[in-house]
Amino acid sequence: MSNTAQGARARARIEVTAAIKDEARRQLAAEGAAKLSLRAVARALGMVSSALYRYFPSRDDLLTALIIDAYDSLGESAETAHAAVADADPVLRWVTVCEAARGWALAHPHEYALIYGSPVPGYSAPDTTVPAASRVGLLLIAIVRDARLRAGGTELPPLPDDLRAEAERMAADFASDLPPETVAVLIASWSELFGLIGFEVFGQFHRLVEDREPFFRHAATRLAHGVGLR
Amino acid sequence: MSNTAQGARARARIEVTAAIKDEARRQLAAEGAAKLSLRAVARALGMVSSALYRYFPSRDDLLTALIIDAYDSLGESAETAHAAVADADPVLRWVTVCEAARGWALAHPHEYALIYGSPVPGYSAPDTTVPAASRVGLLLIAIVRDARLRAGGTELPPLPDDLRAEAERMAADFASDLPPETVAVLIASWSELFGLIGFEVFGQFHRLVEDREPFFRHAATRLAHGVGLR
DNA sequence: GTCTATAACGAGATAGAC
DNA sequence: GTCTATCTCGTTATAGAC
Repeated sequence: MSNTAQGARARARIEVTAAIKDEARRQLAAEGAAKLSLRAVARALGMVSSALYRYFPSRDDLLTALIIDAYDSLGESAETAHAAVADADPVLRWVTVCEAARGWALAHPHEYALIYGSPVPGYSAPDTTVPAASRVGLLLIAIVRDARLRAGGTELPPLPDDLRAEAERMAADFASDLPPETVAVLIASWSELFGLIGFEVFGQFHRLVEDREPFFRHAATRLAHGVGLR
Repeated sequence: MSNTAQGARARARIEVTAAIKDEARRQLAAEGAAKLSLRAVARALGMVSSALYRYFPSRDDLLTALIIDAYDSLGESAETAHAAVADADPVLRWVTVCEAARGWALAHPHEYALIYGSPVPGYSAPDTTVPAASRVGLLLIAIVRDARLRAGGTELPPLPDDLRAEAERMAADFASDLPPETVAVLIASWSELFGLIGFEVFGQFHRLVEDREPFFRHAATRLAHGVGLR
């Protein structure tokens, strides 16, 4: 086998894999993740369903690939936006990442629903999704760490007794150079950020919040202050 | 027709309606809202699908009934929990409502997914869901209003210019006796609360936060402080 | 080795005739 | 209201093309 022949095969495989995922994403938008069907994807591509198994060993593996792609797409949006303001003050960096996440979610509501919405019945995400899923969180951690190194930031109030041990464990696991007070608030703020985004994407702000961009920026800024950024 | 006969018929109708909703909730848990099917519900109840249309004119109407029930169940949990601490300090009242919402969501994850998770493809909730959906939010507003009347609480920092008009509109619409600064933060905190709850219910805290009750209480307390409660 | 197609399984949904 | 014929689905075994 020559290198070019192998290259052609590999390229074809990548193309077909991408076409399958594109069509699957189309169906995700139309019917939801629960109704994603290998057969329908194959039909739309003019393939036979059994041929898909060369690319994805099962329907769940296709779902997993879509989930990882979505997390990576979100993560890349956030990282790219952050890179453009990497030298700015930490509050701006934090808010920029939050706004990038919001912008991605509004632009890709169905993929957002796939990763942060209701679990798909009968599907359980494998551990291989963890690195992609962690990207936004790691970015937020890095911003807070940076701000502390540059001696900016404020000290957070002490933790309640019943949270201290757990917060120390979380700090040891994810950011051993940050105080447990900060890590506990960081994780809470991370989930609160996706509360704000989810409510907007899923329509809970309908007729409630109209001018959403300044509303979100204000909330994201408050989250930044909450983790000690100034 | 005698009154007793009419009463019996009305009672039977209520019973069958409840049985349909119970079975539909069972299917919600097993297959998700997207796959909820009137036929399957009818089959499980030993009825014929056409008979269901006497109780719910369409699948969407059954879904709407389940959504309103879920919001009401959550709202009642929160209101009951709050009533037990109605005379306590506002922070405890706020945290109690938050913990009641979390407890309800953990006890009814599929109904939680129905109201705060991914939208059901092809379904749009009618305005009749609004009163039930508002109950928790109205409770949180009432706690903040009460605290301000009793002269407790702190003043919030002024709003950014680009949010002032929208915040004044929101205040006029939902809580004209509260300052716009407070209303904007209240709505954000309400959505952040369901970010915390959703991440736990939907598994995003898996292997990340282990001892979740003190973690949640701490986060809810911080939200209370954020809206000015002390 | 790599891929696609045919055919089939068992399970479940569905539409229409009766 | 019931029954049946015909669809869907995920998945696998197998055979053959490149």
